[in-house]
Amino acid sequence: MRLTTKGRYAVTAMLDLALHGSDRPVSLADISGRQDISLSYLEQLFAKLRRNELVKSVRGPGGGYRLSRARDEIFVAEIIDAVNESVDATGCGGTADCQQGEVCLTHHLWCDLSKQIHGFLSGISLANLVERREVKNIAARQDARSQNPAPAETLTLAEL
Amino acid sequence: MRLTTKGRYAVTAMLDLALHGSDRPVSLADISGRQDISLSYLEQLFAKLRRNELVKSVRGPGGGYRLSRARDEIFVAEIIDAVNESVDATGCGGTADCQQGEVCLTHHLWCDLSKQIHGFLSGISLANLVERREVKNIAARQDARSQNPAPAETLTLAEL
DNA sequence: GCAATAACCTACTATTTTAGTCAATTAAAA
DNA sequence: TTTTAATTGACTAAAATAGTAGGTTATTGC
Ligand code: FES
Ligand code: FES
Repeated sequence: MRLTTKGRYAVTAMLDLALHGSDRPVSLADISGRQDISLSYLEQLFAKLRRNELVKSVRGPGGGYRLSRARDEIFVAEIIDAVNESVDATGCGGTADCQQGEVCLTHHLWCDLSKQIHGFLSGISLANLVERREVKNIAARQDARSQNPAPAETLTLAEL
Repeated sequence: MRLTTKGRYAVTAMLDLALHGSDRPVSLADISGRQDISLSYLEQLFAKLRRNELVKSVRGPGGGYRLSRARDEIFVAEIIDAVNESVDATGCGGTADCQQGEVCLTHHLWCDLSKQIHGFLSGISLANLVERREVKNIAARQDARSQNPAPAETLTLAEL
């Protein structure tokens, strides 16, 4: 199991899409600006998200990405699965054979843990996140900043 | 958050210690043989486990390691913490400042996930694992094999 | 038709982590 | 005093992370 910035970036970007993509497609440049994620890196992540049919793309001017399903039908676990390998915590990937073809001493523990994590993350949809108060507040802060994109040297206290 | 073979090896080795270390210290060579973990790698892991006061060492012939506490007072979460950095899933480590000093969109989600994982793994002690039927069975298999250590070429079906 | 936009694709890279190996030293028991 | 086994430190190959760079293709508005 691994959860690094790759998975975190993917969920953050998808949440940004859920927040801003209700009417028009959202470009990666927009997401990059709001969430401080490298544009080229986002391209890599969205290639995987598209392959896993979590987003649809629209090319050309005014284009970008939109969610391929409703916000309440996309779950955090799917997003992490799409960019990472999986949220599986076992060493064997479920085949119960990591000790020379036989099940190891701690296999069942990692299975239980995997179920725990997967159960938790597949119970949270983008819609759930969008509804959260903290998420709304943070999104409002990000929107305010991006509408008035001043260089770092001239940032006022009010903008922070 | 990361859970790789490092953390899995550590838990497996500690469980081996809980299973075999009731009367005498257990040498790393024994654990290495039973669990198929490189001896030198175990040495590295046990250096960390000792620094975190999860095990005590006994040098010299007949020496080895023993648990520094009772089996029901050592929890899986502690073991993983000792060798890995932590089971924390956030990018900020709890300081809520991963986006240029401010909290990011998904901070609360990763906090919740961390609590979930930590709650699960800190509720499982070595004593809990030792009592499990599957663990007993697998340990019995491993013991039978190690008492009759034949080279791979001459292994009989009965030994497998 | 043309320029601008933005997805799409491929390849490359620096850094870090993993999963070890190797060699030498120290302490204790037999 | 020899053997056992922990202890320490340095080193390494391979993989993954977190990007960067440069180009190509499709679409839209002018
Ligand atoms: S983790 Fe599944 S057999 Fe070891
Ligand atoms: S993960 Fe805590 S602020 Fe981003």
